[in-house]
Amino acid sequence: MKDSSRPPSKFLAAISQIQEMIKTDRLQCGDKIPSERELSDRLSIGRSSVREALRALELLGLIETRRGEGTFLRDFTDHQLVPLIGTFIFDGEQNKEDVRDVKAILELGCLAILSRKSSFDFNESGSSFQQKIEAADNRLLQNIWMIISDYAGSDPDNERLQELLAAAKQIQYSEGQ
Amino acid sequence: MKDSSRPPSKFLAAISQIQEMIKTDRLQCGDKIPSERELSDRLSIGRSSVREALRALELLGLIETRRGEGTFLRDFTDHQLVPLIGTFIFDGEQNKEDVRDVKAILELGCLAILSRKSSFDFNESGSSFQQKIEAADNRLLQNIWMIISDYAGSDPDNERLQELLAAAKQIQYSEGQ
DNA sequence: TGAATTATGTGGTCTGACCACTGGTATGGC
DNA sequence: GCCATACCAGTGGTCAGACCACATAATTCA
Repeated sequence: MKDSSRPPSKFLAAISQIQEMIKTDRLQCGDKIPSERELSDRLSIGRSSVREALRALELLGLIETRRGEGTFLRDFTDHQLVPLIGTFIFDGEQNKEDVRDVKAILELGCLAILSRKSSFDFNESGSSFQQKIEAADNRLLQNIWMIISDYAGSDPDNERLQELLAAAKQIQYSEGQ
Repeated sequence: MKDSSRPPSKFLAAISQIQEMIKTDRLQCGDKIPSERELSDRLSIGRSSVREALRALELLGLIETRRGEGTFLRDFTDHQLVPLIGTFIFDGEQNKEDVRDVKAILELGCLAILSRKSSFDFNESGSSFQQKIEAADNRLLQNIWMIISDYAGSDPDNERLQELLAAAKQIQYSEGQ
């Protein structure tokens, strides 16, 4: 008879409690979070487990640690996890193709959003997609696009985007079926 | 005079060395990686640091640990990091809007890809987007979409998608500028 | 006053010690 | 020979304590 409800690992518990604490205390980006030793006390969890949690969050780019100073909340914009996940996931075979497609998809979506926003003049807003993405004013989109871009390499003439745009215009789709 | 070339933290060193080891030994998904104590020995790094690295990788869903058995490489398909990043990033205010938009963007892109693939009949391939995404045959797209979907909630009539699709058809864009 | 020193707090790391769990091995009865 | 039991070694999970390296604030002293 195995007790299926084994308590979650302290490591995971620490993570969620830290999140909780951040919410409760309304901590903002740049704010300092309690020291490892204090967290260890307040959560009644060994410092090692607290550290495991913090290191994981750090790798995700959610926090930043500065020796001698403390641990701080961080803006997600600095996407830490990319090079890591990249080597594990993106690398290899024809995944590059997938990455390029997804990048084009995001860019197509970006254009669509801008087009929806009002009569947006594509030829005025600067040529770089970086600027277009920012103009779309969607942080999540921006983050994902930046991450993907790091791995997609360049697509000089936005060939793939043009291709997708053309394809999109052909779509006959109504959810009414 | 600060020594700018301070050695990277053992924690990060451990991660990259573990990655290295995985490549060198050509380990596949499901394979067992050396025990924490053995890693500690082979890398000449304390077990605590090794654990910090492993826990971080675990949180990313790259490895899986089973007490009493060992640590195993894992398929990325199980997207672990979602609930985590979610509460940190997605949550809150009007971000929900952003999430919904990105979801629609991915779906629009999915349709475009299917449309490009050949004359794809949208009304035949099953009604769920899950199936459409799979048909698009792009793992990365699939992963991101699943992640996003967890947070986007449902959009019964694909209202937003329709909206974006309409907007996309209005786009006048040529990279020639 | 102002520079040097000290004290304190923080993250970074290692070690050793347990515990809980798994899987194989040995033991012993049948 | 077979099977159930007990045992043991290996592994992850956790903790506590001890240092070190570093940054900052407080203190001291010229």
